[in-house]
Amino acid sequence: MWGVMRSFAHITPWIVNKDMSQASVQSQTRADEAFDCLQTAIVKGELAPGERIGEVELCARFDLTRGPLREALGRLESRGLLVRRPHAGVKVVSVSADELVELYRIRELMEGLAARQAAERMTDEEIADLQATLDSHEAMINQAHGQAYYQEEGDYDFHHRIATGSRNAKLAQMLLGDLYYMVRMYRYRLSTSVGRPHKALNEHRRIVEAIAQRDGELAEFLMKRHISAARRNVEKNIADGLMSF
Amino acid sequence: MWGVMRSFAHITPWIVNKDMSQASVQSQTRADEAFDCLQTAIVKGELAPGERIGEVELCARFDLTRGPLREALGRLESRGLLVRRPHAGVKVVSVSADELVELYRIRELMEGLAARQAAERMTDEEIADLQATLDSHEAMINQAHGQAYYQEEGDYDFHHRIATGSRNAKLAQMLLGDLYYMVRMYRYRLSTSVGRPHKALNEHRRIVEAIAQRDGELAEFLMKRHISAARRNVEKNIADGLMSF
DNA sequence: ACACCCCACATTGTCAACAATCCACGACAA
DNA sequence: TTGTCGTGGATTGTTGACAATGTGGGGTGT
Repeated sequence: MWGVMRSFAHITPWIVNKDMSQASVQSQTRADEAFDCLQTAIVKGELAPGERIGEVELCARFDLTRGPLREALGRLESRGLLVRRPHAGVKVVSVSADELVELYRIRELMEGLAARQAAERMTDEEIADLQATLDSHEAMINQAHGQAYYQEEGDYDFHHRIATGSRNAKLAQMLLGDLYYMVRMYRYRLSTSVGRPHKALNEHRRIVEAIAQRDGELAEFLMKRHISAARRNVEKNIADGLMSF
Repeated sequence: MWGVMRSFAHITPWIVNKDMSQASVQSQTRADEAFDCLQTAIVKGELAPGERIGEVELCARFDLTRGPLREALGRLESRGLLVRRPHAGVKVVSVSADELVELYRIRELMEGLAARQAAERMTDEEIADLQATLDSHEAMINQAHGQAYYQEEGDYDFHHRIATGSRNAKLAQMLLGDLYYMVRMYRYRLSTSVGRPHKALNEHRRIVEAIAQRDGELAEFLMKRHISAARRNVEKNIADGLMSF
């Protein structure tokens, strides 16, 4: 009892569970539901960054009352996805290009640590699962249709497993609860142009190899280089004006 | 307008402002007030970790109603200081010894990055301020009375300035909003025994020297070593059974 | 004596009305 | 025309009552 599983229940909506046929897993409380709805709406860009939104409008949109909604707004503000000013409303946070790059710098360090600890602590079964997952990712990429979307999903699935595999609760919480949503929010904008799927998959494979060999240092190095490459890719996209800020 | 200052207003209660004569700065809203009260209560150990506490009890204690209180609880849960289970109540998070050490591992990386970026981005004025602050810290330490308490305050002041000086919003948010409160919560238990004040002050001085010389790499290295030493100190205290878990 | 089940109670989640605050619009003066 | 001030309206913050759910204690059967 009193486990921390619930803390992670609402930060893993992108994992393909056995039964996701229902419109999202029935959150145990309405505030959780509101939290999930708002978070996904923000991440998917349905709520544009910088846009001011009223509480009643959100209530009508997601069919809830203001009580649970306010609780969800509080959580999202605390998590940095919203900016709130007393008596003035709430607006979606708008991250500048520089701040987005800084996000990748933080990820570089934290995911490097996660990879190192995952190499030391993941079970053999988890590693086998991870390798199998990469196989299915490859199959998805090789299918032409929906390539970009599934590549994204696979990418997040991979990083998610590494984070949880680190057995470092706070690290996983920060990565899965804060950073990934931020990054994801801005990746949705260039989902088609981002693609370097095969290259990324290769890097994933080499990281998993290092983990399978329990070589923490190598896993950390490869992961840091992987994120670093992603960061440079983003910087290039910004320089080319592919992203609007 | 719409700045992020409010986001940081409630995570800097330990900074000695000009006018703190009033019982804490009048938060703009009751939910913020509840958030501050609960956070400081948790950090100071007035609410014991693992203890289950009822909402009504908290309402009576801090003289609020359940609405704002629930919003504050939501924020604290999202920040990892509370564990909440639907219809079952809320209890203060209890961090194991291992998790506390992991916290220091994360700090090591993030504060290292903060120090490097601070060396690149702090203004000359901020650096001069920081040096002056260290002088006053030294004066405090040399006074026998209240040594441990003021050393703690000075330590947090130092790290706070480095974090904000990095000009990395997310990094500062994570350090000031998440990690420091966790660490602080567990340091309150061994406030008298932790002391390695002069050694720590020396390390602070050398870090600031590196920052003043705009040597980011050196600042990062020294900061990582500083946190690493603190971590080893904590590990020793845990091994000696000075901390109760 | 021990384990299991059921129910009343206490506690939490939710709702709708009330009060406090900000902001945009318009009037007025320079 | 432009800048400032004041007010109406809309929006947010807060409150107390109502509904839903988990928990602990008493009872019963083995």
